[in-house]
Amino acid sequence: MDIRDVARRARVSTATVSRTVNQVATVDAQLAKRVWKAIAELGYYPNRQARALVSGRSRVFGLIVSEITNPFFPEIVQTFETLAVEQNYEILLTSTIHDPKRMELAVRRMIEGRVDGVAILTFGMEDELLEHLRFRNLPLVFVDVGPKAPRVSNIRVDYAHGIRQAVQHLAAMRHERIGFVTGPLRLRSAVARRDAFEASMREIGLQVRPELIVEGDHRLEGGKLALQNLSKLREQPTALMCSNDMTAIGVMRQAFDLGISVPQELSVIGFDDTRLAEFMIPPLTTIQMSQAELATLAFNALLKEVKREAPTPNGTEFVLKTQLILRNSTTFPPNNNQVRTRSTPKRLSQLAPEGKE
Amino acid sequence: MDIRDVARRARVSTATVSRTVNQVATVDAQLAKRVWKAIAELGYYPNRQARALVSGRSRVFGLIVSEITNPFFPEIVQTFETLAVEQNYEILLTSTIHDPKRMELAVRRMIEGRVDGVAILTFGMEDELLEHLRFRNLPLVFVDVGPKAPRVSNIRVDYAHGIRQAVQHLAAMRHERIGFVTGPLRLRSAVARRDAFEASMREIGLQVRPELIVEGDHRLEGGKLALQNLSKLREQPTALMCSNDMTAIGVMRQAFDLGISVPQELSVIGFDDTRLAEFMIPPLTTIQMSQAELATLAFNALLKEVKREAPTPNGTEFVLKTQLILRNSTTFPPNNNQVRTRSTPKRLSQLAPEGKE
DNA sequence: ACCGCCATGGTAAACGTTTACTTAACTTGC
DNA sequence: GCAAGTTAAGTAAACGTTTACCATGGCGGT
Repeated sequence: MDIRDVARRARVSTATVSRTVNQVATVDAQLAKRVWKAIAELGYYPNRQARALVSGRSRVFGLIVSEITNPFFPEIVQTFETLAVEQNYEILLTSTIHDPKRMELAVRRMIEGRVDGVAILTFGMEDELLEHLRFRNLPLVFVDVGPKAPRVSNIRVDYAHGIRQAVQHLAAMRHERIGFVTGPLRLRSAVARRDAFEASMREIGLQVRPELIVEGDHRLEGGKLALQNLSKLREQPTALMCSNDMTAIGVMRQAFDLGISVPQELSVIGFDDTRLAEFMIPPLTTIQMSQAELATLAFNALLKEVKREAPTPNGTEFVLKTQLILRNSTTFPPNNNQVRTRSTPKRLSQLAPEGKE
Repeated sequence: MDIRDVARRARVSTATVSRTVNQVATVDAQLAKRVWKAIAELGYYPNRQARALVSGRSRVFGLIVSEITNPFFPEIVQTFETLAVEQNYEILLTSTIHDPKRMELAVRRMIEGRVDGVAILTFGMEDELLEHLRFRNLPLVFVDVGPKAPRVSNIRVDYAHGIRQAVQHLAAMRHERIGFVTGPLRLRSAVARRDAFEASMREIGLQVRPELIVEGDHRLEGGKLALQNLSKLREQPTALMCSNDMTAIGVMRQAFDLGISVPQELSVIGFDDTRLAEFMIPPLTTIQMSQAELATLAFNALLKEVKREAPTPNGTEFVLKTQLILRNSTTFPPNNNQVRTRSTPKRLSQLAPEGKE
């Protein structure tokens, strides 16, 4: 059942059916009605592939994220999808899990799918592979690291602002031993966040202590491990900032295991303001980076670039602000700011009966 | 740059290029080499739409989930994607957010995209719309509620098992006032879980108290609200089972706000065994339903059905087991099992300096 | 030496649309 | 009343592949 069946039944040409469906040019109201009737009766749905083939636009945007499993991204996907559907676009989603192999595959998939543009939200894991995309002169959106080039937009995240707020917040409470759990440092965004942290510390006149800066992986495990290592230090931090919320959650969990109470003994600050942050115990103070806004920026940049025929020569820059959201995972440092040394781990409180049943 | 350019450059016909690329039939090693060389030199990537159009298979599977924002689903998407890519399939993902409008759109998108099959992981939100898909004789996978029909597979989840384990676990600790926060009751899976709970209670000889069964929404907010309402009761539950992990997290958060300590004053059990469960404070005891297994079951069912020409007459049934995972959010009821009445809310412990900076 | 078969590779039709071009029928201005 | 312009609808080519069918040549069996 294709457009010709519809044409036959409505006693018009396929061109007319096409024009009716696409609401392009004026087609006589009478005819249009006949066409729509035929469409309804036959249950006709246009074939996207055929459309794409002949029109040269697939109406698909690629969306490459680094890890769909990180709650930061589903939110983005959700709003990206909403926007896309409104404009009759589809999404070719790919989650690279920080794996170069998958990144390579992703690029290939995008090209074979002849997407009309791609948003690369991997926060700095891009590499030469992406030259394949550039080479195709596709509209592209990067975050943090895009080159100034025709048809590529770049969303610069203003990490400094939120991070400075956070450091000031901690400093105002007289924290001095402030640690930082970074993301994976091959990600440029992770480096950028750490650098912003160090800069803020110096700016305020606090000493940055290298031993209090440890690398995480933007996952729960990384946060857990980080505090595990940190807790072996003789002089422990009184506050810990994290490169994302997952890390912070991992940290809090490890604190729980070690019997370190948050925030009384250790203040924790996250990054992202994931939906979950508010629901942690205690509710997580974190630096907001709006997922909805990021997705909207990315989508609109793509859409705009697709529509214009003369490519913007030097690309476009957007900036996404960040902002501290105060909740309850921070407070004054313990013991009137005296150094806390390692405490003996508290045992887990629970002692349920053994066995599965 | 298309297949003809490659053919020209390799001095062969397009048919030969096609055959080389698809590794179908035997093509002379010499020629094949020339072809691959030409492909590499030109940077040729086959056009998926053209392929789909002529071959009649799009190599795309639809994946409809109810809410990508619920951590249960990203995990599924991830493994579904991995499997798909391995088989050179793409995914057409859609998150319906429990919205009939979006469901309708989703179905239309699937049809226009001429997907080769679709997995509907909305856990019982299906309605007549899906008849449009059935009508197209597509391979389909449902969970819980699929009809016995040609080309449709059905994944039946054995809720009873895990839920019975949980109830027994609670009963073994002498809990009696056990509550349940359901999912949205228009979802058949939510009803199924509640029913399984009630059945287990009776089976064990515990009284099911209607006032302790409240409807949630499978979201954080629902859990929070549920406990908020429950806490107004004169006689409160000593244990609360939840229809999914998000709900449980919401419950724990509200417990925190009310100064009810988990598990000492209230035992909580979740459902799904989301990655997050282990990282909650306290670590959440929950009923596992393997996301990876579910995704694998769904994908393979689709793939198998696509490959066979004679449709399985009555569809196929799979069953997915559930299982209690013990962690630390449950313990013995307080006060030696005496009824606890409403306690006065504890204040939040945190008192950070006001102001953003 | 000839026939038939197999292996290999080419030719061209087909997939379901969009759209440039053409045609037909009106309208308008003189 | 007619040329020119405008509008609506139809005709057919094109998009980039796959694949059914056909052609060619080499080889083995008799």
